[in-house]
Amino acid sequence: MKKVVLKDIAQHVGVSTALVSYVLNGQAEEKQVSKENAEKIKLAAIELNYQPNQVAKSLRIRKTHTIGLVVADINYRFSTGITRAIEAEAKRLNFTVIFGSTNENRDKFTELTNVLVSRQVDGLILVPGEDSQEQILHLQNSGIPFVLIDRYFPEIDTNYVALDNYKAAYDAVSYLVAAGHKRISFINLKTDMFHLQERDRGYLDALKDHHLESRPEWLIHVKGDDLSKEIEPALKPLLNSADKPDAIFLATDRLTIEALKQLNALGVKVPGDVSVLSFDESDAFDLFYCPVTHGRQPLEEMGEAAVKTLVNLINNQKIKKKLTFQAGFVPGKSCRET
Amino acid sequence: MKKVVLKDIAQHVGVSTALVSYVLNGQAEEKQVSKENAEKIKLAAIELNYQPNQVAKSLRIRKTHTIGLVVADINYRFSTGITRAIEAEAKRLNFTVIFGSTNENRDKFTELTNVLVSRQVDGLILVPGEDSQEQILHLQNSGIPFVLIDRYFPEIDTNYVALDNYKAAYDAVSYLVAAGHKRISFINLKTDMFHLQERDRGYLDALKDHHLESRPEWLIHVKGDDLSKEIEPALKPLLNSADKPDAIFLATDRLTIEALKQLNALGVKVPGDVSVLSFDESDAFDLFYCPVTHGRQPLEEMGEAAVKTLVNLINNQKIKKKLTFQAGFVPGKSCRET
DNA sequence: TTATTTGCTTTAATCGTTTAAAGCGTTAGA
DNA sequence: TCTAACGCTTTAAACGATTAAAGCAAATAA
Repeated sequence: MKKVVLKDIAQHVGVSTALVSYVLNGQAEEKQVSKENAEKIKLAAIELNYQPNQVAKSLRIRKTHTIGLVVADINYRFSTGITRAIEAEAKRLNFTVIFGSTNENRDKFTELTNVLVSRQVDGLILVPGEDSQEQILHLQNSGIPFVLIDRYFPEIDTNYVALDNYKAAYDAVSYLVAAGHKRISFINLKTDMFHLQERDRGYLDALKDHHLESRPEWLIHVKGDDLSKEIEPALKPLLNSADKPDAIFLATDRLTIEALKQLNALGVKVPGDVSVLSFDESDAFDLFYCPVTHGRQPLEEMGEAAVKTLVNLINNQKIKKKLTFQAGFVPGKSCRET
Repeated sequence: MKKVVLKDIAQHVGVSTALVSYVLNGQAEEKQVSKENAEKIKLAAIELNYQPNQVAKSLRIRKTHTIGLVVADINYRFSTGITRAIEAEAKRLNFTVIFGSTNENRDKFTELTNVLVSRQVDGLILVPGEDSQEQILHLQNSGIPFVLIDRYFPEIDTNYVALDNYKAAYDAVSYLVAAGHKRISFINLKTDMFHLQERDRGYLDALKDHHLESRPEWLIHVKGDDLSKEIEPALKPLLNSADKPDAIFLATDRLTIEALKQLNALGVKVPGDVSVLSFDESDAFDLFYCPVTHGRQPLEEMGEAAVKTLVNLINNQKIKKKLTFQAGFVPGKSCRET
């Protein structure tokens, strides 16, 4: 009933705790423990079902073998995907993950990172939200290893793993252009965050390079606090105008889902009346009457890279890595074909 | 750069660590610390940005304020939903959650629970898989508080939080009957797990009570290892038979999604050719050409109840709770109306 | 014989907290 | 004057592991 500790094994066998520790940590050879004792100790550990107290161990060796993960919102597909990938890679490297979600709230971000630090995580993987630069600088100052993922601040010199958002948006628009579209709208979130601004930039540059008209009313920004309410007022005027766009490009999976619902409600046919292209993917796209063409972030690779980078940092302190990944492309049937 | 510890504050102020500990733990009054010192200590803690080492604290007080959560598969909608709910309630009660996914694998279940125990979690919330009775008994024996969620073993006397699966299935079938359906098929997973067998039982009892025909070939069990491959051979013969069912009831959200894809591929119209009713919900249902009628598990309430029960157990040791929740019902358009 | 090495084991400090128990100067009561 | 109480503070032993360093026989070398 009571927990078995090192001392119990030592007493059971009749040796000191040091010997037990050596044997159970695989240092039997190195520390020249007699075969006889080593054997007895191993047997006793099994017999008593000894589970080492990691808390005590962590305190002593000053390593918890734990990674703190802070995501922006566990509801995002990105978050679950990246969490899975990070968990998997962490397990491979023998790390445990503690995670939390900030719901895009700056104070929660600060609080969560502080909690994780006080729990002595060996390092952090962070999806920082708007206005979290200060806390990032503070972490940097404190010397704890961390890597940003998905989002970063170009003005702060940190390790990060991110997508080439500019190119992904640029390529997506180019795809629509190649399919013959001339009036392309882009719906994005209204935000200061660099990674989403890069999508704007990619969209605009692609239009320019292809010598297409770029109208301010075609580049739409919604706040995103309550998408299901915000998408209608954004979409309706767009579709009611005389020369309405012939393609809509959406910056996130959630934007796309809400837009599709709205298009359904308005009786607009995809891709007959308008082509739809999504930046991110969603499980729901498959059940839409025409599978939605979309970009895909290499979540597995990004998660793996983040963990590997972090573990290197933890062991090393030295390296500096800024990794950029390219988005994939999943053709569906939601875009008019040439 | 180096971490600030209690001793640093003590030295900075010129008192012993005991005083610092008392003050920072809000025992200043109780331990009659002079106001002057209390003030100085608080200030120093802020000035030096002291973050207590939870690992050391945990070791000393023998409490980590951490809950271990083991889910069956983080890909399930149930898992993400319940994880969110548990996280939220845990945070409210000042607990941290460490979680892991077993991918329905018994050995991983054993390993994960052992890892969590050795990390000294104060208690466990578990979604046990098939054949995990032995480990459950073992945990029970070891005295660590735990509560099962979603699934449980009627033959083992444990705390649990679960859905009334029998009634939910019974009611769903009754709904179809009320809509005039006479040939109702049920597709479930092939499993020994009690909660899914209860759904079978609910289906069969409802048919009997409504004096409807119950054919063995209408109660289908698929293994579920690779649904996208298994659903076609299950569905095709069903739909090709002369007197095919007029309604299909599916036991999980993933079964429903695969079935819908398959129905699309076969050109079967919902609800024109066949009604579709899902036990669980999915975000994807909204994008299907007709929103899918489905049951809904009260994940928030269940998660909250699980955490509350567990925390009571942790503080108390005594209570025994078997909580059963009723499923909700979300009408869509995928069932023929009367 | 004495010194050194070998082979194995124990001792005890340490990680950063918490917390009984003891310490100690001052004041109050007998 | 002596004792007791009060108000405040420090001491030091835990929690359960790790790990230098020291200890100690027996074997070997000088």
